[in-house]
Amino acid sequence: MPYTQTFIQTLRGRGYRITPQREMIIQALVQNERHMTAEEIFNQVQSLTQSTNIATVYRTLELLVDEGLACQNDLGSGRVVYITRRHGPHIHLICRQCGNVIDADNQLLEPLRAWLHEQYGFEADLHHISIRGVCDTCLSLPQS
Amino acid sequence: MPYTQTFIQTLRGRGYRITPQREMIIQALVQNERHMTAEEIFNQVQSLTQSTNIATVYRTLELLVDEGLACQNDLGSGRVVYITRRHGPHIHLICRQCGNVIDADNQLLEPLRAWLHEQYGFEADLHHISIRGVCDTCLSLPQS
DNA sequence: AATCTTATTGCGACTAATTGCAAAAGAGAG
DNA sequence: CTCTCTTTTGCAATTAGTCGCAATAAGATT
Repeated sequence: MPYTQTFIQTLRGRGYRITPQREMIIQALVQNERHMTAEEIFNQVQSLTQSTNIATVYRTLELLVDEGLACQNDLGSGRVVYITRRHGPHIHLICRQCGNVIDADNQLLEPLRAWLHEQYGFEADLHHISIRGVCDTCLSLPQS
Repeated sequence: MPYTQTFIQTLRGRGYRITPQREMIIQALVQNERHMTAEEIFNQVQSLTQSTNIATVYRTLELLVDEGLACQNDLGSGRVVYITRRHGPHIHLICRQCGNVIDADNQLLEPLRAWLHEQYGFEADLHHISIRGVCDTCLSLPQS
């Protein structure tokens, strides 16, 4: 698991302690190449050891997000999903009528990021941004 | 309250029933010129009548968002806030370190909206979009 | 290896938000 | 005005996520 080790070294270098729980949570997130909910990660870790707790999973995920190693995304399913930052950046277009999520290219986000940095000194995290709206299928429907 | 009536007529025209609860919730949202939490709206409505319920407030707000009359925003405070769509569009820049929210101009969002519509047929709701990142104050701090 | 400091965990309680379901009530038809 | 059909509401239970605090254990020092 070379990528897991990179995460762990980064955290250790920033003064965080590496616990078995954190290792297993990071590994679960890294080896699944997709968005995961906190509960999915918890279940996967629990299959390895009983010594785990959903609060710890949430706290570790929060740490990864705060340290810029993971992204957090509310795709409108009622559950927040997480993914590592190594996955290519893209936009999630979430339809507020049918709930479908379209993954869009994000080539237009670069000027936005540059502008936000220039105007406000804000380092925007546009890796996995979510934008709500109405998709073309729902727009072409006769009535809502 | 002319704006409240516009909302009500719009909903009625789309086949929704207008109840006293819905009227009061809409009025609370319209007459406050700011983001409100569901609980604030509930408290305001409850000061007028006992005949109300927090679940109804949430369901009405969800209806307004689905119908494109209101915007929903998670500003990172642990509570979701709502505002009507008549308020001018802008970007919320949310710092993931200090939690501060900066209101930014959104002149760069127009090309993004046009591009999403052209490429994906997606009608993006960019009225009150939230973007997470790190603000200049936190960036200039010696250590996180 | 033993000790120490303090970050981290687990637990249980708590909060914000959602849901299922029976009762209530809006709106159209007669 | 009354009846009927369907939407909406209120209630209670449930879910996702957070928090305070005492116990545990990383990692540094010796």
